[in-house]
This record gives sequence, structure tokens and C-alpha cells, in this order.
Amino acid sequence: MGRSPCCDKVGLKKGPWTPEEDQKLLAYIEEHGHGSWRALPAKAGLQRCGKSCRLRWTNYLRPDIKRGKFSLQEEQTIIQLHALLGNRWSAIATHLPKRTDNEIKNYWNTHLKKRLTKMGIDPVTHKPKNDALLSSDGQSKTAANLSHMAQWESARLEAEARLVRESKLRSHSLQQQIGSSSTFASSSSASTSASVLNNNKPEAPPPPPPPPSRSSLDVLKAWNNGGWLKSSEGSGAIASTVGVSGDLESPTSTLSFSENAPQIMNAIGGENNNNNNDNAMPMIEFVGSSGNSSSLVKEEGEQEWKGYDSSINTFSSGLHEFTMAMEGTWVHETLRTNGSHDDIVEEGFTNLLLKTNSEDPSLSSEGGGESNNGDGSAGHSDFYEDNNNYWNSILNLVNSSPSHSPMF
DNA sequence: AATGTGAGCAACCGCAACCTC
DNA sequence: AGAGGTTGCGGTTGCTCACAT
Repeated sequence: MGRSPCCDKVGLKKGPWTPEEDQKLLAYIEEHGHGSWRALPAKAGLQRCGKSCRLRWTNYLRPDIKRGKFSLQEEQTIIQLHALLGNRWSAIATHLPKRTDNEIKNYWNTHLKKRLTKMGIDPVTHKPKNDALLSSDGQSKTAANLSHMAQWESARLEAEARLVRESKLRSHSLQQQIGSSSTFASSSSASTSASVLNNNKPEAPPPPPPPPSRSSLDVLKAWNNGGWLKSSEGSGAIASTVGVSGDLESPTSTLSFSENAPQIMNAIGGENNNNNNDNAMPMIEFVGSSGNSSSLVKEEGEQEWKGYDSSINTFSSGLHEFTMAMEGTWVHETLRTNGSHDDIVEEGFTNLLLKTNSEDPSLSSEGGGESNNGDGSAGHSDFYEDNNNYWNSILNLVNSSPSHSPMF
């Protein structure tokens, strides 16, 4: 009964590694590679369990590890990715070169979590504390999950919307080419568009909900590179997925969001507000109040964070207050004018962060001197733009993520 | 100087996913 | 297909050190 131990623990050393042990491990791996971790300790002459060796190597001895203080950019990346991914440290670590998941996890738990807490933001839900307190009976984790899922759902819907838009464009061009009589019926994606545009319920039930992890990121990736459209054409996948706008059955969509419920359900529940729209193309809109937390307490030695709270609040608000509405058009103004969101996506994630920060002069020194037009008060349009940039930056992140990334 | 306390971090534990046969 | 082994991951523990009392 019970699990078999990962290795024979009799006589195996535990606890901190000595320099001699490090040297042995290092020398062995440099010469032979780690091979089977289970067999490594014996071969390397170490009285350690393979698991311990692996951990020591991956978290400490590996040559491509950067140690020391986290930069502001790294902190911001962690915070935003945590808002997006939750406690999935390995996924976060793939976007922080030379940082290990363990280090990021520790840094989060010892620094960032506390800072967010001091700033009045629940580090679990990334919501302002007051909101988090609403879920009084220890449901913050659930709320966090729902929040994350809501974010994914929003991203997914936006991806779907993009597909619809592209399908629509395609169908229109097709119409112009071959006439208007049978365009929608001749293309599954176009018919999908028609279905969505007419707010029809899909014939097939929606596919099972993607977990808010890889598949969600796949959606983002597909969204970003259009691959999903290609892969979905003719498959009816769009129809079933986009069907959320009409007949939402995806659990990720039908969850009873305790806090975001009104917005989320308004956004994704077809019967709720699609009626007001000329067509049913989904729109994802970030609605957030400009953060103003100047009174928040700062830790000593956190000058970097002076004013950073505003950007934190900005993105936090964007995350937790964004609403998705089925509007006539979802396309961001920039997309409309440029006809492509690649221009936005090309703006790096870091730049985005810094750009956001540039609202605060005290933070403008670290790179990304490009300034937005914000006056610091972040009016609705600016805020909207910032949050779109935020998500686009995430997409950029997704798109540019290393091929070995377990997530992307 | 001795003791208490909290922060920071390395390492461990156990679960789950993945791989191999 | 499924059983057993391996690896990855996230939560947690416990040690060390700095600072306060």
C-alpha cells in the first residue's frame, strides 16, 4: 500500500548541499549529462536521491541560471503572468529567462504577494481587497480560479471574435468575387459567421471547455497568428465555439462568477444583451477605473514601486473589472485603422509594461521611454487602450514564447 | 549579550502527468 | 490498454540570517 518511494531513502543524505556534492553533481552532468536522475546519484557518487539531484541541478547548479535581485521588468512580468496564469510557476518561468520556477515562486511569496497586499490588492485574485473580501468565506481561491477562467474566457471570446471578423471579411470578399447568392452556405467558416452574426444557436453543442491553461493559450496563439482560423476552416469548430454567443454551454463560460457574474454573464449570455446589437460579434471590453492608490503604504527601499501601484491597479482593475459585451464591433480602434493588430502585438510586452508605467513619471526612467498620451488620470479611452495593449502584450508573449515552453 | 521574531530561500514531499514497455 | 517507472510541478517546511527588544 502507498506509494513506492522515489528511491531507496536508507542512508541517503538530505538537507543543504555541500560544495563537494555540488562539484560532484556538476562534474558528472557536465561529462555525462544527467541521463536518468534515478541512476545518477550512484554513478556520480552522491548519497542523494535522484530527485534531490535534479532539484539541485535545475534550481541552482544549472549554468544558465541568473541569480540575484529581480528587475522591475521581471517583477512586472511575474505579476501580470500570475494574474493570467495563477500559481503556475513553471509556465511563468518560461518567460523569465534564467529564472527558475522555484525562485519565482519564492520571490512571489516573499515579496510580490506582500506588496500587492499592501497595495490593497488581493494577490490571489488580483482584485482590490475590498472586492476580495466580498467573498468572505474563504472562497478566494475559487474566486481566483474563476477570475482566471473568466480572463481566459474573455481571451477566447476575443479570439473567436477575431475569427468571425476574418471570416466575415473573407466572406465579403468572396461575395464580391463570386456573387452574393450562396456565399455563406459555401463556406463553413463563413456560415459560421453567418450563424454568429444572426445570433443563431449552433447545431452542435460546444466542445468541452478547455482547461484554462494550455488550450487557452493555444487559443491566444491561434488568435495571434490566425492559425486557428486556418485549422478550423471547414471543420465547424468555429461554429461550435463561437456558439457561446448564442448558446453558451462551455463550463468556462457558464460558471457562476461570484464577482464578475454580471459582466461576464452579460457578455457571454446570448439572451442577456445580444438583443441590443445589430449583430452578434463579440466584443471584449476592458472597463476599469483608473487606479488611484497614492495613499498606499510602501515598503522601504521600494522607490521603484512608487507610482507603480497605479499601474498595478490599472491592470488589476482591467483584469477584474473588464466586461465583455456583445457589441456591434469588437475591433480596437487601432486595429480598425491599421487593419492589423500585428502592429500592436509587435510592441513588446516589456514596452507595454513600461508604457503603462510611463503614466507615472517616477517610473519612466527604466527603458520604454515611449509615452502614451495619458495624462495620468487614464480616462476611459486610454484605459481601454492600455488594457487592449495589455492583452496584446500577452499575445505577443505567447507568440514569442520559446518553443520548449510547456505552456505555449 | 541573550533572546525573540520575521524574512528569505533552499530543499523536501507528494501528486499528477508523461513515458516506456 | 494498462501497469510501472520517471519526471515535472506546486505546496510546504525548516534552516539561516538579520534585526529588534
